[in-house]
Amino acid sequence: MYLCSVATLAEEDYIKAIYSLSGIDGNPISTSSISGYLGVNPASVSGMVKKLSAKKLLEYKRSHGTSLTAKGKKLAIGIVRKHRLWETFLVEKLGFSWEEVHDLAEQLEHIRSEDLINRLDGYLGFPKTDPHGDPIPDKSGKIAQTGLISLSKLGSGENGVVGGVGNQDSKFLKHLNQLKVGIGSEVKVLNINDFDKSIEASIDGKKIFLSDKLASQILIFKD
Amino acid sequence: MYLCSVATLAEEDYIKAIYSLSGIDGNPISTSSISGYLGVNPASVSGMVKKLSAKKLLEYKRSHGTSLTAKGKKLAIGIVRKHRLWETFLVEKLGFSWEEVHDLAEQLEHIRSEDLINRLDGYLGFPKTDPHGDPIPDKSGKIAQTGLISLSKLGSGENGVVGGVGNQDSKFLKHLNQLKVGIGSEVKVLNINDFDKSIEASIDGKKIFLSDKLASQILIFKD
DNA sequence: AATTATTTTTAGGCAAGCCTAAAAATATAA
DNA sequence: TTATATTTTTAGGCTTGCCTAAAAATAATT
Repeated sequence: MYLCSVATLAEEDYIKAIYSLSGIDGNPISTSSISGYLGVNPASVSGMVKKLSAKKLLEYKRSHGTSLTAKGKKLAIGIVRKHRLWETFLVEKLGFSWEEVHDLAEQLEHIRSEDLINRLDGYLGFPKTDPHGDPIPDKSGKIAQTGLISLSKLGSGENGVVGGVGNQDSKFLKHLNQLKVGIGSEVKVLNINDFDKSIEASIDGKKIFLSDKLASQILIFKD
Repeated sequence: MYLCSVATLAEEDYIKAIYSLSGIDGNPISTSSISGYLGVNPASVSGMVKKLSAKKLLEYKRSHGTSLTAKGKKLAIGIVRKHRLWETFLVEKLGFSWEEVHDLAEQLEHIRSEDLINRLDGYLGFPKTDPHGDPIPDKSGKIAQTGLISLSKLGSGENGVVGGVGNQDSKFLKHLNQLKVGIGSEVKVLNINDFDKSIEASIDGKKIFLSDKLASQILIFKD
């Protein structure tokens, strides 16, 4: 209905899912993993992959998997850009907290207008990262490296500053809020438990315990 | 997928269309007029009306027409509120001009979140009207009267200030831009042509001619 | 009242996206 | 290699929302 419909809503969700699952290097993705990620039936994925393949947004080889074409990747990056800019808007301008914005941005990312998103980018001051520390692709699709590493990669005695999270789950983010861990928090690893890799750390001077699972999703700039 | 889906996108478009066509008093609307307004086949309207009627969003009596229930009207006003707040945002914050925003707002109005729209309202300073001079319903659904009347209702020698437009068509709005007619312009009717009701007027001191059709869509505060 | 015109509904189809169930292909294990 | 398990595809259905064509109802004319 609006402008040229490059891709339907459902198509965009598939493209984004494949992009997320592929990682930076663009590994081929299995039908079942897409199915699991999107919570749809594998049969539905088969059909959609065929359709998107015909549109040249991805390539599919049986028993090898699906990977995005340059065109598909460009579309995916555009969606990620929109998502992260909207998240930034919601937090910076409308005062939402970081655990509230993901689902809203999921809706807003489908708004079709290059012009709108570029203006929003400018309005926000061309931010480099979103509220979760994820990099925001620029207008041309370039993504700056953040230099973030997982807190669980730090050794005992090492320290850094929290710069992002590896997960958008609102339960996880609320938990971080409770622990008073946020972007900018100073972390020092005091001790690593050999048995379960759980970490004893000081966050902004306060001592806390973190499971390995939790620590792995906290991203930091190493000092 | 998100919150309870009170109405689908298509349903919302129907509700909004019926609301627009009904006017303030909520006149019953014929199937064919909805069909014409939305550019869909009358048969499609029949089906949708039946569906919305089952949802208690509207009432339908054959050969009498369709009118919104209180529930339907509330939904419609909510959509109008969202549309006008987004238009205001696009113009005030992102620097769009008034003829560019209608189609974008048509997309944004379907974003589902009460919280978001109330925060946006606050962020914009609880505006009373949108960039076209249309009143923005408040959180509770109340719509302030603007006191605007059509320029074509003015008599010769009378004057006022432009406060809005009765039409969102971008060709119409661009034409007004060319004539340097905008909200706040001071108008004085100099002469009304008896034959075709066209108007000779001065806008901010400059003399221009307006067809009746054009003048009828320019809304003013009468001095 | 009867004819004509208009409006509205019914009937039957189509495309998108999802589903389940069953078949086929591939991978793993014995 | 054969048997078992997993993954993937095909086949057939469902819902939403649109379409066209034809039938039916209502309104307007003569």
